[in-house]
Amino acid sequence: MATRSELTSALKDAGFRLTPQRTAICAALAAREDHPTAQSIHEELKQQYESLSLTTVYQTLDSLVRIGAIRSLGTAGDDSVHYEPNIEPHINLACLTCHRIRDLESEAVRELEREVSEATGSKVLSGRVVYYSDCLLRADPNECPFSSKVADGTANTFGNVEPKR
Amino acid sequence: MATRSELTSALKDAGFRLTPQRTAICAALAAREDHPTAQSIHEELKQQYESLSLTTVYQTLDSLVRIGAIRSLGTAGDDSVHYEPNIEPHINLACLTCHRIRDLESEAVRELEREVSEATGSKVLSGRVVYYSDCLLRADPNECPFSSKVADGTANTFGNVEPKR
DNA sequence: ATTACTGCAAAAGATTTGCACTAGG
DNA sequence: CCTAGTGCAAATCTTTTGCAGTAAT
Repeated sequence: MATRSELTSALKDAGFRLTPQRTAICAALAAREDHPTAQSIHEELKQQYESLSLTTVYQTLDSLVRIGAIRSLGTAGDDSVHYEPNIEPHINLACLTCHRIRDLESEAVRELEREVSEATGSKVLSGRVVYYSDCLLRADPNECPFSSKVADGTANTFGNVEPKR
Repeated sequence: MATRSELTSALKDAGFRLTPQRTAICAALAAREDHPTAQSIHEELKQQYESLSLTTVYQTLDSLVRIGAIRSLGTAGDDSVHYEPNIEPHINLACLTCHRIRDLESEAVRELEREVSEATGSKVLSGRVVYYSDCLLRADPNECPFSSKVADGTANTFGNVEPKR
């Protein structure tokens, strides 16, 4: 998991200026355990930095993705892009109902990145490995897809959460 | 690669009605070698089926994704979702400049899907394995990222294409 | 006959852009 | 200083929705 200073250093090393806004965004990314969207980072930070604009959040996230410091996972059934502060190779499992993403450790992903490096002739900078569920086909849209697969009483993979939409 | 009838059968089996529009969309998906967006399918088909609406294309693609007949890869640096008619496990390499996606064979991806099945307790229905390039950092936005990595005269991975944006 | 499907127009939302102001190096 | 960065408002664009007409089974 990236630390706040790893993220800010990455920006600085890439030639970006270090502003309080960027530092705050990096700190928020490093602190969060989930896979935030631009909106959710903005909502979280504007409590302390009420002048922080959504535009700046978008720009900073984009810069971080472009330098390979974080990854863009695409949407999780909602319409917003989720970002991944954890650039250690792993699998993401997305629930199309509750729009949350869970990390899954995987040795095979490391092998994948080796294959990509070899095929492209350069180090892997960024990518997304996301598997998503078929919950949209289920009768009850409020039902979490991963929990619904567990016929017996086994715990829900994600816990109980409300779908956003 | 899915055939037209595999796609239409999948829809029928899932309880969807077979309409000329859906059949056409399935045919277009099966025929294409690239990773189309809803817009590009619509543009292609409206030449023959001028009444075909973009709404129907979106709906049909969504249905196909939900039944696991095709996959949604997310964006490739543009803002539209690309779809994947080829559900054989493989890696996708996306160029953030020209917005095209290339397939890369990989045995490791099969292993990935086994891991996901095991972790979720069910068969993998859909997912995206996409690596994208760092072309956005390059000086010339018209330069294709994959070609730019080839210092000698080796052929461009994608051929020469214009960025969309 | 039923009920899902289609297409249109409008809406919804996320992300981007233009621009004047501000501040990092 | 000088140029990059910020924030606001407006614009853009993709995707979704409401609804009345149409067609699949």
